[in-house]
Amino acid sequence: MSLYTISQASAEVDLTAYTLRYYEKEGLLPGVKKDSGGRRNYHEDDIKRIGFIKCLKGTGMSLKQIKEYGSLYAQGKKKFEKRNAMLESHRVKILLEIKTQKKYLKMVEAKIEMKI
Amino acid sequence: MSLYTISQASAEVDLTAYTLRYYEKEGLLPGVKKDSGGRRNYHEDDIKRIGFIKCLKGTGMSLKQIKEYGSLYAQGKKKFEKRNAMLESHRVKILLEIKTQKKYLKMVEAKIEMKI
DNA sequence: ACTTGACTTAGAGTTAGCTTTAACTGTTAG
DNA sequence: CTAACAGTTAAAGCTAACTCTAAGTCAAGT
Repeated sequence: MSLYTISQASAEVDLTAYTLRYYEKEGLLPGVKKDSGGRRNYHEDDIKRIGFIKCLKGTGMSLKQIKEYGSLYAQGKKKFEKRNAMLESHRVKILLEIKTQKKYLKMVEAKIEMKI
Repeated sequence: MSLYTISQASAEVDLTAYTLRYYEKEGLLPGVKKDSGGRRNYHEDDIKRIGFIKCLKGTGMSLKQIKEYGSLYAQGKKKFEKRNAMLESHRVKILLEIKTQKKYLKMVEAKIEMKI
């Protein structure tokens, strides 16, 4: 059934165990199951959720907004519109960011070419 | 001769006056001239330097590294190699970042397309 | 039985990068 | 002349996102 301890999950998603607990405490990752001893059991599904959290975070979404997105997600299709609008505007933000990065890349390359 | 007060410079480069003073205090922007009353006079050259600082910062270089780059720059051609090596490795970092952003963009687009 | 080591919690500490405050000075318009 | 305003400094405060500590629990190996 593919379960992960916190340290296995940590290795899998490349985040420290501290960070995984922190995300959970902050409400980004609700519903992580625990064993009889109170230890976290990450399911395949949780690993995927963390992967998407990393994607949103890596593109500059704040943890607060990621949490908001997650909560819309948890409310199912009745919040589909709102949730998708969020993703759509985030998509535009990423596109702009890529554009800016390309501009900056050119500036750095120009400076390298300047040779002085 | 085109001089800027701190508030004009602030408007020009889109950084607050607080931030401009902070950058100077941190050694990122040495040699800003002052008038008889001790007020900053930003020259065209300073504005350009700030533009490049924004480029480096916007591509994830830390203020500490930007300061280091600036100090190599100030030491002229004897530090040319080192300085250019820094830019070159930064260039690679930007390329990687753009690649990652594109990957994340696809993930977000896939989620949007999922329509659930 | 005992030690090791991974886990638990709440909460304190850290870092980067600003951002603001306090107290003050100098310039300008009426 | 004076009020308003834009600037000065040093230093404290803030926020996001971790990162670590302390004190304790629990399961597995020797």
